[in-house]
Amino acid sequence: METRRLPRKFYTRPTLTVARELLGKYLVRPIRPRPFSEKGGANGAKKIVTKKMIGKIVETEAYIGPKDKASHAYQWKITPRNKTEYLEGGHIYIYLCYGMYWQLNITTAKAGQPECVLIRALEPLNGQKRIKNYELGIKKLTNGPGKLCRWIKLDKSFDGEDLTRSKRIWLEDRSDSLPAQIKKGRIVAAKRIGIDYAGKWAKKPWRFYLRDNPFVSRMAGLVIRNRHPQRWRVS
DNA sequence: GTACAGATTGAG
DNA sequence: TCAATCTGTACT
Repeated sequence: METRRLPRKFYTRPTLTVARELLGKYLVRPIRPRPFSEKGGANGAKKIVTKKMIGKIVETEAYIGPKDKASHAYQWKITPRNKTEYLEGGHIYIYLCYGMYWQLNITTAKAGQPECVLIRALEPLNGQKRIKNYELGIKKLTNGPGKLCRWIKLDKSFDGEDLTRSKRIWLEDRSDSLPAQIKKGRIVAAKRIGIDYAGKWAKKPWRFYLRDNPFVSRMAGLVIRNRHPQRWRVS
């Protein structure tokens, strides 16, 4: 199977395009569980086991500052918290919400343009064969923006991380597993979640998810058919 | 220093 | 539907 890390040019396009095309891409996160000890042999040497967490992105939301009132960068607002949102496309902007949940965002467009895509849900691949009640058990760990960050162990230390170069997190295409939903050219566009304070911007259909995917956080929206499915192919 | 909102979640 | 939870942010 071939894999390809998404290049810079994938991210530096219009945010709505990136938000739609991120559906079906794979988020890869090698994790080294805290110095994990295993009996390594007669001398008792310790062995470090690296685990690779992988999830297919199935739900996203676009935030297009500075015009978007729901964006942290509305009207060019810039603070210590959201400054990484201004980085060139392909970087991570991560922040803490409600005092306890990290929110993973991927910057888009060119440097200085505060636009990003919130990753809201993943279809986890790791552990697929080991967990019997796979869908019900794993679904609950990644079907929300706060939960998926907990699952792949992200925190403030990832703020500003470059997805095109990082060794601890990146996005990739896979040649052997094109998402059927995308091949069929079907995604759903819906209102974004939790931003009712944003007036007319709250009504924009800037949330995207794979139709009928069981890992999506909340299903509701308008099904849109892609007239140019070839543009949304994963590889 | 103090007040307060919030791109959520999980229980009911 | 509703409230727990707590950091960052803005303001005094």
